[in-house]
Amino acid sequence: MNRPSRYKTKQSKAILSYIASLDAPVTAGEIAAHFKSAETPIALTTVYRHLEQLAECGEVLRSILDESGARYQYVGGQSAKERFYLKCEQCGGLEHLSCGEVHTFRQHIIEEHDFQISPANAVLYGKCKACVKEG
Amino acid sequence: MNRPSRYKTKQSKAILSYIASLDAPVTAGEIAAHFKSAETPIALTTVYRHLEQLAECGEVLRSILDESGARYQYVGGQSAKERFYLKCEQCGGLEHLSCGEVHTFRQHIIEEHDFQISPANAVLYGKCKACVKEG
DNA sequence: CTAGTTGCAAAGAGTTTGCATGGCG
DNA sequence: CGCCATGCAAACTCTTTGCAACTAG
Repeated sequence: MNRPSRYKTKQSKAILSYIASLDAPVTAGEIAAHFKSAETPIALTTVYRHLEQLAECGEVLRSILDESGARYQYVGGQSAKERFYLKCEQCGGLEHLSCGEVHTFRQHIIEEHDFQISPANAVLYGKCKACVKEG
Repeated sequence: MNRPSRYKTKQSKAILSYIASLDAPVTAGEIAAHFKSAETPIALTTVYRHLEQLAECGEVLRSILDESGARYQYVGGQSAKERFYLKCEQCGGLEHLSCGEVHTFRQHIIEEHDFQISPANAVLYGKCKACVKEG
């Protein structure tokens, strides 16, 4: 395998801290683009290799939210819970749902459906408050 | 535009009735493969064009469930509600959730978060009952 | 005959892999 | 010096589009 090992290199750290600085999931391409004009440009291939590594060791979560491809977000070590999002199909906005009802619903699935939920994203699609108002 | 119109041709009907006969979402490639050795093979391009059409007029629902690409499922005209699934990452099984808690959760999102939910799939990933038992 | 559908081939986007270079210990 | 991360280019998959042939009304 030709995969970089964890945390060691400049690129690895740069990628991880960049993802950690954001609150929305990013694509590999966006990461590469971000470093394109930086002091240390990173090839797209390299970004993919580090993301694979970081996803494997639980630092980042990989998920497919739409057709733009895989997206990655920082979850640190504690990737214990799944994340619930509302994605607006009009403005593209992603709203993180973290109220009590999510917990209730989650418990129901675990207890009544005997389903062991993974740390992953669940997404509900629709139109957000702001876009509904606009018409 | 070079898109087929609704329902008219053999291919269109064949594709629609094939999707309707299944209870799990399929990819365009799987549809083309299914008709490959049939009396009327259908080119992949044509499958895509019909799916686009059928999705637009609400006969089928298009969704991205994983990295295998877009999947299509029959929803007839009444695509009023979103569909909630539990997807087992081990056996690949897709369980449809249709209990009261889904409704409660759905109402909560509509009323408390002012989010207008689209007819689309929402998926929770994890391990199903059977796979948990196996270990 | 005309309009619209089909299919091949080529173009794109996202992702992965082979291989040679180059940096760091 | 040796190992392994890096990056280029090529391969691959899924999807879309251009174009010419063909089908049905």
